[in-house]
Amino acid sequence: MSQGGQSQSGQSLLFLTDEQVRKGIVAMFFAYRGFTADPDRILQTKAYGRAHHRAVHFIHRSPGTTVNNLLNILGVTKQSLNRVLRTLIADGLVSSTVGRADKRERHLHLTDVGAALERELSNAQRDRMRSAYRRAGPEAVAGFREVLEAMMDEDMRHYYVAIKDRTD
Amino acid sequence: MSQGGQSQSGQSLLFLTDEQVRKGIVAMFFAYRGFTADPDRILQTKAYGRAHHRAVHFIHRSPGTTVNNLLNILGVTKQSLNRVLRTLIADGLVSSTVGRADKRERHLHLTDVGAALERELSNAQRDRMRSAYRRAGPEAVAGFREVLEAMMDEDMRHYYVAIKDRTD
DNA sequence: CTTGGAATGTCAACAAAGCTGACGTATTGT
DNA sequence: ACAATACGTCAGCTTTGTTGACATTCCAAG
Repeated sequence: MSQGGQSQSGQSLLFLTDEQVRKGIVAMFFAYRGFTADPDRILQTKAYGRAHHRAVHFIHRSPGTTVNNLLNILGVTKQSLNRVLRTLIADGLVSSTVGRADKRERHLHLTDVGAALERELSNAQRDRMRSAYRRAGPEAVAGFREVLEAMMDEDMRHYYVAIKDRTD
Repeated sequence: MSQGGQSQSGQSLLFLTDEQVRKGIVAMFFAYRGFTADPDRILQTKAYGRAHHRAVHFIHRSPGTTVNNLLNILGVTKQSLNRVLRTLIADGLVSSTVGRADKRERHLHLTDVGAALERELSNAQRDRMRSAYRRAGPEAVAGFREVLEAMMDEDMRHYYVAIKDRTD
């Protein structure tokens, strides 16, 4: 919006070629594989899977979140989440405490052990992310985030925009 | 590299905050869900899955490719791919012909029916991609592709860069 | 020319993680 | 009192990944 809107239309026509968009699809596919590769390797050695990683990640991000809350964010059924949560609680990585205000709810927190795993996984994933960011430069990163945000479903975009602007 | 390298270092420190990188991770997770949502919906109505989509996509991209070739691109075991391929061949979406030079190889092509499905899936996925591109603008798209490329594993980056620069 | 190993692809059986459906229990709110 | 909500669980199915065993084909060393 800041620079040269006049050349925009011609450029838009060019850069929206089917083939160009197709290459974006392939890029997305390969990049996502890279994105999950490092945590997957770690998880494999501990009898956990990608589903456990996701749960641990979002419990870390929102300590005290409820099961229902997590369900909406992860976009899976409660049966599927429950299986994962059950093993995490049994193994002492996650604590589930009855809600103070509403006793039907369970509030989820990471234990020290759970936090340690979260850190190990996140470090691996962040390292790759950070090095990709460094390679591409700050401007590319801004564009990267804009396109990703535009690609999300409405609901997830709302959630994402809300966390995005927090400074923590 | 073209503009203002002097503010780069400060900016780099800022934009590489753990929290900033973390938000990129979340963005990647949600965006990939959106990315696959539309084709998944279509596939569900036809008793196919994401794996079929991937196979059909890359056979379309490289007609006559061998099973082994596809294996390396998709990054799965041959047994896993074979199951998908078997149903696609049985349903008449893909043709498998014995190699002329090397009879161990099977060369894969889409039939007309297969090409029709490929188009339907790709159109849905491209529509979302295209609208995300439009929302974000050409510069953002360039950055998007740079970061994705930097995030891939070495091997996939080589393959990607090779197809990326073709004009087709 | 034969023969043994490498490469390619197929079949079988199993595991992870998603899904639906049904049901039980505790708690909340009308 | 009673319907709705939040959570947990059992059973069973699907997709898609895995390993192991095996057949076919090719090639190169003997």
